[in-house]
Amino acid sequence: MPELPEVETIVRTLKPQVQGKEIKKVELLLERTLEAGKDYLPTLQGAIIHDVFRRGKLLIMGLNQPATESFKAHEPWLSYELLLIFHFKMTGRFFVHPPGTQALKHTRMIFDMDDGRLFFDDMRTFGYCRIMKPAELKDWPFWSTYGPEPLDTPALELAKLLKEKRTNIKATLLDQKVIAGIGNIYADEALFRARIHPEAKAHEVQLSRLEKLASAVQEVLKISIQECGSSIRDYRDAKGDAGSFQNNFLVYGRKGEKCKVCNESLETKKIAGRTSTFCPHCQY
DNA sequence: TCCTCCCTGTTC
DNA sequence: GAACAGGGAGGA
Repeated sequence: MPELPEVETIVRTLKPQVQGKEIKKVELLLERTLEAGKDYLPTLQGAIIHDVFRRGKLLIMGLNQPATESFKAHEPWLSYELLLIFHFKMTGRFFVHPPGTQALKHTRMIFDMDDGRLFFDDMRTFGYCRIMKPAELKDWPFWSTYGPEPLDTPALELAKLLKEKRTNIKATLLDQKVIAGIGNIYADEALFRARIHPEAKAHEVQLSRLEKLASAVQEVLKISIQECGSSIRDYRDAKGDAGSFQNNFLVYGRKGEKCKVCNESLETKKIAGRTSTFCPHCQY
């Protein structure tokens, strides 16, 4: 569930709790949670968590002092000796517990620091951790094909990327290779705000309408970050707090309820393998 | 390019 | 006791 605004919120709430801390010990409670870099596991001991970043839906910890400052602005993670990369998928979360706290039912990894234990919990076990050197990132297909950051890219540029695809617009928004960080919630909310039907073919939609859609994407992401993300069921930040953007939903999870614009009933349909909620009257 | 599967807890 | 939630890999 954590999409871009939720991961951004996790980064912001986790960073003050781990920055500058030394990793004393790592416990891997579920083998498959560590998707890559098992050989590096022993080298984590004694490493310093220097900084925490986000790229798309990924959270990245930069370990040990930067070797050089030259990359800092654009891709700050490139300057660290080693990286801890996490994908939360649906139910991944972080929480720092007091020393001595026992693993919980869904705890998959524990990072012991001097004054606390960082738990990576994940009920549905789709989330993962990778330990990587920056030089290895280019060989990881998911990373090397990741689309641009929607909040760092002009709306017109995003619109042009959407315009290139022949699939329906919902699938295009969910495709991380086109734009990074958008999931089911923000795709539906942005499509409604731009009044575009989720099944419209991306390349058939006028560029001006796609630009409006890109602006709507940026707007919902920005506002959601301000609201600390959306909490539907499982999402919590690294302090255990829920977000509040769910109060701003115009369509997501509102099947059968009335459209706030035209008063017609909202409908759902499975599109691109996801439940899509939309207004059949306002969106075309 | 689209569909199925992975997984577990909650809701119908 | 089935349907549902859903990001992304992999197969049809």
